[in-house]
Amino acid sequence: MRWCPASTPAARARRSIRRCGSGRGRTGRTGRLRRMDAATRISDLPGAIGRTVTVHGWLTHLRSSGKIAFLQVRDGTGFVQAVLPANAVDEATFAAARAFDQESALVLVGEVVADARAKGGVELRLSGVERIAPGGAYPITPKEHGVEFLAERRHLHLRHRGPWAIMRVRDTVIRGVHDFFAERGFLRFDAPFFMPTAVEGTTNLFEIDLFGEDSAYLSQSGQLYAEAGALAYGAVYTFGPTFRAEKSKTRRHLLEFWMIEPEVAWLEHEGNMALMEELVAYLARRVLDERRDELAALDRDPRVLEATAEGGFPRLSYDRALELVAERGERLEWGDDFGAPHETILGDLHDRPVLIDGWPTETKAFYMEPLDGDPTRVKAADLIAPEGYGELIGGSQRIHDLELLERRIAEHGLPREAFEWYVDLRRHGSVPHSGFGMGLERLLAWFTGAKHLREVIPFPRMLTRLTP
RNA sequence: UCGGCGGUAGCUCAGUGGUAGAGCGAUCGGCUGUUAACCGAUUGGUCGUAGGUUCGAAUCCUACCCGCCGAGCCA
Repeated sequence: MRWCPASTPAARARRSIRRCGSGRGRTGRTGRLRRMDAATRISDLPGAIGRTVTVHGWLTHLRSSGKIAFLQVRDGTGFVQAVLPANAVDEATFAAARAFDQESALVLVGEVVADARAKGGVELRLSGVERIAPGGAYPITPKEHGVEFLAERRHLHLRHRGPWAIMRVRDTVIRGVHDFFAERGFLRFDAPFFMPTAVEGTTNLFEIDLFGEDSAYLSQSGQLYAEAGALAYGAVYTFGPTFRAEKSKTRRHLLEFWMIEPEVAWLEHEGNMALMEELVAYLARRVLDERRDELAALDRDPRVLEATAEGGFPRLSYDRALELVAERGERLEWGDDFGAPHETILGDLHDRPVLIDGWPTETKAFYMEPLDGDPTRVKAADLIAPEGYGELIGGSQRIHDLELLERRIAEHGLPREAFEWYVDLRRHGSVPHSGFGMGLERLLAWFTGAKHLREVIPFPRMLTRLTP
């Protein structure tokens, strides 16, 4: 059931461009629309060689001489070069085409031809071209631009090759996550975004005013709710936005990002680490299978992903990691957490992500299960990416013992009332369970080789940028 | 919050006390296979803001604003 705009002139114009509803007779009344219905996607052109097709797209670049013009065209599915010899159309059409500006919206008709001189090996020999809308002094020219300039025009920059490739990898990773968990019988389980308090007391939260009566906070994790879900449905995962009110200004941080949090009942630490590895390897494989061209467009060497897709992630104990960091001149005390430079050192030891476990209890969150016979350590594991992209995943087995959990909440000085329902889970059929949180943008930045997390989300939210 | 770097034409930058520059873009013209095409011409400025030093400031000084990178925190 789709909403159909009222019959205003603007609505009619919209309807002539976009199909609306299912009434073909109603919407198919203009010649233009019939042509649009028959459009071929640029991504399908290699299979259409020899045929005359219609392409709907936008002009990214134009080169012309007096007798021939080359139109670089994108349609969202790909890029293609359209060739317009002067003698293929009438004089007025050729003159008009030579004057098309960047981002002109075009309907192009031509024969699909294999030609080694064109990028991609296929080009469109035009027999007709019509401009639907002008590009209008488009600001992003095919030259260098600064970070700030492009950020202000993010709504336009998304059209360009780099963001195009990244967003397609992002789509594949998101679909891959859902497929991965669906294939394994996980239930997609949505956690709330408004929270009464912090999941972990440490990080800063965005406060929401509830009509002056009360405060809520934007979620920094769905984990506690996922635990309820795991004990209800066995295996669940959340996939939603996450908010961190941290004044971080680095390439590894956003105020708002997307997190995937699986949680599984009866799953213990070892199995949890295996699940992390399986997920990341699966996603790397999926991107290699579906987005080779996009990786190439990003100049991303696929070998990084190929190693990762094999699985077999190296494992390091916290103690061993401390030694390795010290060997490289970064001495830390036992009980210190690793900072960004240390994570970079550890991540670069191998050609694929590294798992670190055996963490000191005091470095980790209150809900983590202690190691058997060693209360100074917890059953937690972090997955660190190579190339300085930092922590991709943090996870642990959760405390299932009622008394221990109550004690930890008290030790951490947390408000007991807010956690009452969470504690209550331990009163009714409590079993060992584990889970982790994976940062979508961290993973994507690493997969695509992005310089900054802001490149891998459509509209990044940062300390210094809320628009567009 | 702290530390480093930066703000000059639409864009990317050069210019460190003496007439404000280049490349690209845009506009006009030329060119039948271009790949960020090429050739010629034209167009282009509150040098972040305010104050100060100086005969003279984009340049030196002070304050402020904005951004980038990093630290802490974390995904």
